[in-house]
Amino acid sequence: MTTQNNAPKRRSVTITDVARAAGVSKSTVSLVLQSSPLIAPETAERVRKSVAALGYVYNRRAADLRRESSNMIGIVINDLGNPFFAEMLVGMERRLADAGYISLMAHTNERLDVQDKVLTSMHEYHAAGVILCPAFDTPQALLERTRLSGIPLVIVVREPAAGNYNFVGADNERGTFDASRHLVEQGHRRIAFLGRVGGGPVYDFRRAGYERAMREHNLPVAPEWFINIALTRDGGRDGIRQALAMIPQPTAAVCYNDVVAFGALSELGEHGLVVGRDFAITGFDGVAAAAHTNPPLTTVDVGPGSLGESAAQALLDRLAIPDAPPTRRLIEPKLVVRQSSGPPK
Amino acid sequence: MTTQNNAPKRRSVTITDVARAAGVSKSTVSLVLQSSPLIAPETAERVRKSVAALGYVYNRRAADLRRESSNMIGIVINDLGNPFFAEMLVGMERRLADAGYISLMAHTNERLDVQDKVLTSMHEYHAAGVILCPAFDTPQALLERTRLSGIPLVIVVREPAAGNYNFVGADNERGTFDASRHLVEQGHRRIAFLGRVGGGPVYDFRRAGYERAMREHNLPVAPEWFINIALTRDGGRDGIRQALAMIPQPTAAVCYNDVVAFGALSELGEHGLVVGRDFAITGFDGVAAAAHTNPPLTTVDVGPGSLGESAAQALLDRLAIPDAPPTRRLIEPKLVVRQSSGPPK
DNA sequence: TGACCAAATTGGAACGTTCCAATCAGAATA
DNA sequence: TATTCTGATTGGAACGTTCCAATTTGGTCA
Repeated sequence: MTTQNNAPKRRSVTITDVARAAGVSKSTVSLVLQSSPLIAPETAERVRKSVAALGYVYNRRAADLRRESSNMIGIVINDLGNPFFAEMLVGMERRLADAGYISLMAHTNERLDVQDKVLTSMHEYHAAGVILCPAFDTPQALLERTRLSGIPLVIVVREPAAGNYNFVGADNERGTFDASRHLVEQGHRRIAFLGRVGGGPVYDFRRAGYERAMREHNLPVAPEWFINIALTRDGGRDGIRQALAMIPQPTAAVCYNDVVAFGALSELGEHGLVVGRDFAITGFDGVAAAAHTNPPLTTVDVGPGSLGESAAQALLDRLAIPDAPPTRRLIEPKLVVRQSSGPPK
Repeated sequence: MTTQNNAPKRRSVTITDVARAAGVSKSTVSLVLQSSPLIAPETAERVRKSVAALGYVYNRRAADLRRESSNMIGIVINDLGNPFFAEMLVGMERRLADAGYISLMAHTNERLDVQDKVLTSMHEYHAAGVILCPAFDTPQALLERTRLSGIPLVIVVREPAAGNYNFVGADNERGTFDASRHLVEQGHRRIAFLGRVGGGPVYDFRRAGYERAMREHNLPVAPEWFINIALTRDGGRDGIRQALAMIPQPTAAVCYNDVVAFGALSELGEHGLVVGRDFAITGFDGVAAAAHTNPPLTTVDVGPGSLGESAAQALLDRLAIPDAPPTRRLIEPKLVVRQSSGPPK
């Protein structure tokens, strides 16, 4: 009895309706929609008029089903709470959108079961390709499965242990090497390293860079300087508390990433220490916020946005030439020195 | 002559292949896949074995085409560079994923042409619903078009001028009122307001809250205290520079959002001022980073993540009951006092 | 034995496109 | 006039599902 359901069971307007309205066949309409040169201009014009008049909207699902294609790209991100990944995502999306693709985005929050589910889902939707930033401890088998499924896969940031995948990441060893050397050159001798021990290859590389810098300057490294923390702002605070409790105190810390460094800056401030004067800090990633902390953060800039764009580009290249050999691209990071890394007192 | 193309033109495994392998009809397989109770357990088991053996993957495109449905939700975000929106996105994605939906995400970067394109795209893909955070100056006509297209639409954060949409946002007036009153109660008398003049209804509400707080305490407001800036970290720096140049100087600033406040904190630090002692700052949004700045930021917390979840929930509700009347939900923000808002010297 | 029933299974039309092969109209050629 | 050609258009079979209606099977009951 209510008025709201009087609407005629609205089946959506199809290509056939347009065809009828324009007095042509559906094949013709299809060709017009693809702006085929085969169709006479006047006919095309007439069809376009009908399209507008009827409010026709293209049904990409049906089209994609028929031709074996799609223009959706799956993007799987492990930690969007970290601005590094958010900025990277923006870069990816931008590049893909420019190329006419649309992004199916999923966030795993480092959970393997979620990651599994979303990859399946993207597979079910026949995504044209997938960019995956693997969650911690992603089993090789999963990558293998995705790779073998025939859908082009680019892995970013965290390089899988073995196997030949398209990979885009940063030169982590080099990055922390530069940062650590910079601190040493500033005069620091006792430098802590704040990271998540056992955080996979990325951790290993970043730690190795730090170790190499110390070694090359003949500086001893105390085992306690490797402080094991969560890779969050709170982790950074925690790490600083541990560092300040040591005797003798380190005078500087290389942080695993910018987010950790942010926590460190904040904690140091609460201890009444002026960062850059009383204690030195370096970050890693080069997120936008690093330039605007108090004080601004010295960091290893890998260009999160352009790294995302590179990953997207790698996938696009792969789509263009499906059986090209897998590529591996390592971004050269560059150290951006700001005020957080002054010499020791 | 190369070896790589010897692979037999791999048509993907379909429900029919599974049916043949299991010795049943494709209808049966379809029913098994939907775990229909109609099928005898032994049969179902046999079918499932074949599914596994052949490595069949469900083709959701085909399924969605047949039944008039989909489980993709479009999410359109205007500014992912701002952690507020990133955190909100995470909340949305989480809620939607829990409900079995997958997110088609797009980033407009405040560009109307992009927004137009992505909405069309989502329409073409027959997204089950759309959550839209409109770019600045989004024309009413666009919203109307989307709404009339029959696909459920929830608008977040920026409330459209008129019309009845499902909307989820925050009580902006109340938020800045609380923040401003807090500063006044701390003893501040000259308080600047840093925002983007003409930034639409959100700006108007936040400014109004500030003005009401001042009025209720019988404090005069100098027109120059409304400082017009970009809504970025750099904008925040810029605003502080302008404030510090004024005579007499304001002793505090209410910032339009957290990102602006971050820039402000940084700039004040570079001027050698200790925030919370020499100058007071409040933010708006309650992003995670606000708790870890130096010093930690007093801010109006709207809970970006849970706001995203609310928006997703509103859409899910709408999907459940398509012709429910449009709802409007205003989150009550709460002021989180930290160290950035101490009394004047 | 025949009729009836419930449970399990199945054939085939539909969903809205694309694209191949076929047709058609009219001009140009023989 | 009959033939060929070219450019424009079209019919209809696919794509891989779902789901309705119909069929089969085997048991129960009168």
